[in-house]
Amino acid sequence: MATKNKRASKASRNTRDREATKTEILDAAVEEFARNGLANARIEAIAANTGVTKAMIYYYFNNKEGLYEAILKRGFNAYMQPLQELSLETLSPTEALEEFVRCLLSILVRNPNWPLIMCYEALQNQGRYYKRIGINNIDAQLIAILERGVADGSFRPLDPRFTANNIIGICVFYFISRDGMQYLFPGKRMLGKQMLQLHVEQAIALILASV
Amino acid sequence: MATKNKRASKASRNTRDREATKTEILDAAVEEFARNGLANARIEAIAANTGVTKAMIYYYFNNKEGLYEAILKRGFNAYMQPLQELSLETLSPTEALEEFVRCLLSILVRNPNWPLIMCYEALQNQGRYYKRIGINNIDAQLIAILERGVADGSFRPLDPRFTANNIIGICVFYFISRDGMQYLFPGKRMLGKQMLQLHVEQAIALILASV
DNA sequence: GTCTATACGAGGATAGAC
DNA sequence: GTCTATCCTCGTATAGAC
Repeated sequence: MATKNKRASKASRNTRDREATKTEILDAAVEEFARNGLANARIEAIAANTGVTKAMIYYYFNNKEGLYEAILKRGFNAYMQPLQELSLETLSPTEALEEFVRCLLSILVRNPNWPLIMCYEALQNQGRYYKRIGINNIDAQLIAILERGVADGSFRPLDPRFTANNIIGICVFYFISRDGMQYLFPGKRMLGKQMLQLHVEQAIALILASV
Repeated sequence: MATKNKRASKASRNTRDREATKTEILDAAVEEFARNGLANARIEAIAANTGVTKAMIYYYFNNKEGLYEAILKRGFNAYMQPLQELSLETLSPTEALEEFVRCLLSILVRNPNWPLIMCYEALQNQGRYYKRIGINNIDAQLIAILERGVADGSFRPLDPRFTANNIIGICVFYFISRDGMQYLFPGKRMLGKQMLQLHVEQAIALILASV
């Protein structure tokens, strides 16, 4: 069965170009790094989930670290761009906060592996690889909204930096704890459309009430 | 220097008993498992941080998994007991919530490695070892408080299970993201008394406002 | 009980044929 | 560019002396 998939994948891949092969590797790598983190991810496992051999992965990405940096870079560019394209200055702090959180959550819902990779990155690598890419901007955006809201009195006198971190934690923690939460929702798929929709609603309601 | 510490530790250990040696190993193991998780923790690193040899660790705990289960068990018993000893039934939902969260946070502040171990456990092992111990009770306690508050109208019509998870996420996420947050607080020690005190205040204020 | 030395497997990385 | 075979390092676990 695994062999069959491998062959099928390989056959179709041969008709495609170099970039398609790299994309195929990156997609499988995201899964593997999300499950195991940089230190424990297995190149062989990634190869097994594509039609590509282990040697090919080294050919394209040099080493495990190179592959890891490639998925971080692609993830950051593709996934986080929507946040930076928001124009929040014209909105009230409350509206801006809702808009920002809604956008962040919709990114996470479409890329549920991203929080796991970010979490592993924080724990195993202390955000080493992260900083080379510049994820910091995201906190800065949220902090700015909170500062504006405190200044004009629409939010309570909260600390913007701690609160920004808490808000991101709320959005992200559902994905990290999904396996542990499973026993609270027997028979439900935690990454199914219904549960994700509930998480988004509940998180936004909690965040807007909290400020 | 490392050798000196090792010798000093060893010398003093020899005067103590078997249980003291096991405790010394467990303390070092907590550090190592918090940094690296079960899969990536190194028995040799644990040995290096005690006066105990690698072989001794195997002698006392059989294998890496045995050592891991021992720290989970000890951590759960010693650290989580205060939560179960709370008598919250006589308090109003709001008071009970504050009491519960304050107790949880004071446990985390005294054991800042615990959230990291819990997080690794969720990511790497999908909470496999967890469940053998019975950590589930903690969520159940919090969910009960939230249900009571919704029923008597002191809380908004929130979903108790999602909200319980979000609340725990707020308490825990600070510890997970501490290295990433460092750049927001240059010169501060994220696990210092001052910063931890701020986290506790900010988290409680946010949680109480949010329900 | 405690140490040293080592067997053994896993996995990252490369050499070299095609 | 792609594959197979292999090298080498590292880390778990144990054997066996004391």
